[in-house]
Amino acid sequence: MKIATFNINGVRARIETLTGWLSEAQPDVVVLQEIKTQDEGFPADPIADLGYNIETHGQKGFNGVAILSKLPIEDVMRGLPGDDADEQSRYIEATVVGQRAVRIGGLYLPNGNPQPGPKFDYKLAWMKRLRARASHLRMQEMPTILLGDYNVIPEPRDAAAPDKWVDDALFQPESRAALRRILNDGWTDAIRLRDPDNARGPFTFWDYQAGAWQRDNGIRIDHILLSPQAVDLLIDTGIDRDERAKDKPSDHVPVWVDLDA
DNA sequence: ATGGTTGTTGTACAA
Repeated sequence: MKIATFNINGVRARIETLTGWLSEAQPDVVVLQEIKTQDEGFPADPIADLGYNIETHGQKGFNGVAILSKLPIEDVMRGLPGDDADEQSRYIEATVVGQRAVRIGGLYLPNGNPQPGPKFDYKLAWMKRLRARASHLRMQEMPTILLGDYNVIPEPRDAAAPDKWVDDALFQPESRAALRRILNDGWTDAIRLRDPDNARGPFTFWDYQAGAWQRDNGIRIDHILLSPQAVDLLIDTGIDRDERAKDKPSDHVPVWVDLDA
């Protein structure tokens, strides 16, 4: 079961970017972030034509997440538990049934800039809620993966120029510690597992500005966290870096795992 | 060097 995350940066503006990648990469399951549309505006037809079931959790103008799956989708949950007043569409969770059932949480973690300030406070509060949800899921002892745009640079080597990020919410000690707490609870960073000793990179995001892609001035903020039961099923991981060089790219590229499930 | 780009919405904002 090939499961991917892709921050598409506007699914209506980039529907051909998305369908082109889906046709080429043939993922079984995809979680999307920043669809930037309400559910009724989601361009479902060209995606359904490629064989995908679709569940969306949209929002007007900003944010918005979705799950696409060639396999049946069950028990969909929209929104991250823990704050009934939170109206931002940043989390969708569902079970996908292949040879075995896998629980999948797709997330778009708050950016948090500028920091300090209310947006950074919201980011840290959201990460506390995510940790609680992750612990609940882990205790179910089912193969589970939590993947998406985490908006956290875990370590200096996850940025081409870490000194440029020291004042940014993505690289604050509090943001990094909150992610590390979740990992220390028993989750595995699937991409880092592949090359644990890499001195620099790999990256998943390159800004549109200042020739960041051409200079390979990237960061790694799109992550795939595996529960212990999912780690046992891991076959392969990848970053579809070439997507960033194509026409009308997102500023993020797809990141994926292949599970024996 | 406080630059540079993109999508959505509305002529600003979030990223």
